This record gives sequence, C-alpha cells and structure tokens, in this order.
Amino acid sequence: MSARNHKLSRSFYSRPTLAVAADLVGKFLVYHSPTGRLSARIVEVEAYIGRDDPACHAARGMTDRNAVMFGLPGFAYIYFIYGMYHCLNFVTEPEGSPAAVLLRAAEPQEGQDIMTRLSPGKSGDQLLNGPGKLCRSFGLTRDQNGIDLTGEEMYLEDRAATVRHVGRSRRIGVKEGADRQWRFYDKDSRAVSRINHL
DNA sequence: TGAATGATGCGCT
DNA sequence: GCGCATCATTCAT
Repeated sequence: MSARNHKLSRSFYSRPTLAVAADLVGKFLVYHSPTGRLSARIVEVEAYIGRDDPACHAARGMTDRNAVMFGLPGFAYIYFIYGMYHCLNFVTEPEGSPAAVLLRAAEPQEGQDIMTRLSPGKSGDQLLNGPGKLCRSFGLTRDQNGIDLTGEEMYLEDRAATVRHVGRSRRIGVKEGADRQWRFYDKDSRAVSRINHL
C-alpha cells in the first residue's frame, strides 16, 4: 500500500463522529462487487450520533436491525428503507457507543459501466447522488450489512485528493433533531444530492 | 424551481 | 397500523 493510496484503518473510524464525517468528504470508497471493482469519491455525508440523537436509529436502544452500530467502528451498517431503498453507513466511535456516518452521495470513478447496469438510465453524476441511488448503483443490500471496512471486500481510501470547500448544513429527511448541522458536503461537486439545503 | 405525492416493505408501538 | 436517514413523477408558481 502506497502513502498516496492509503486504506483508512480502524483508528480513523474510532474517533468522534463529527470529525470522521468531516474528514470523509473527499475520501474514496472501494467495493469489490461480484461483477467487478467499483470506486467513487465521497462528496456528501451525515452524522448520526448515539442515544441522544433522536434521528439516530440507536436512539431507542439496540435491536436486530441496528446492532452493527453498537459494535466496533469501521464496519458497514446497511439498512432497508421506504420499502425499496438501502442506505450505507460507516460505524464510528468505540464499541458500545452507537454512532455512524451515512454516505449520501459520491462521484463515480471505476466501474461506471457496472453502476449503469444496476441503475438503468443513469450515468455520470446521476449514478450516486443520493443515499438510495448510491446503494442501488453499487448493488448493496442487507446482505452486505456488517462488512469489515478494514478487510478487502469494501474499504475507504485516502488518495490525497484535495477538497477546496467543505460545506455544512442540517441533515436531509429527518424530523426530530433537524436543527443539528451534521451534514457535510463538497461545495464544488455537482454530485451532491441537494445544492441549496440549510 | 419547488411542493406534493405514490410506490413499497419492514420494524416498531 | 404507522412512520420511515428516498426517489421519480406530477403539478403549481
């Protein structure tokens, strides 16, 4: 592994969730899917932090669904929502401290042909500009829930790509806890899910 | 350009 | 039953 292509370690995810979320903008997601290697540059994320965050799935205790969030950091938490979509999260903070960062949007890099096959009619910046679309274009379902992000199947990379301006706003689609400015995004990317969101 | 809405299934009260 | 960390489509402004 070169210094310029560095896989993020468990210690990266083990930190406070807001720090992890801010640092994730500009990092690269790599997934060795059954049909080929996919990668994308992260441009939008949201933090969901523990029992005191009413919008966090862990707010009302551990269940079968959210158990991964209560475990070690650096694992993928994937859930099913609205009867037809999935959302991908990265578990943060030490074991027993349930928190995660939701991956909301990214810019396609490798494997765009595969992504288009999974999301017919979409291409370029339209493939990954939303949490549901991102999982669809990557072929991610609950079958991939609990993947260790320090392994080989799926991981994040720091490729030393620069992000000029990281914007911050309220989270999208949440009712309770909407006042918290826990969404981070690349102001210069055209792949963010919403451009003007307070 | 933004608001409203239907699709669709699962987890929780 | 109800609500949901969504999306595409439709309709209004």
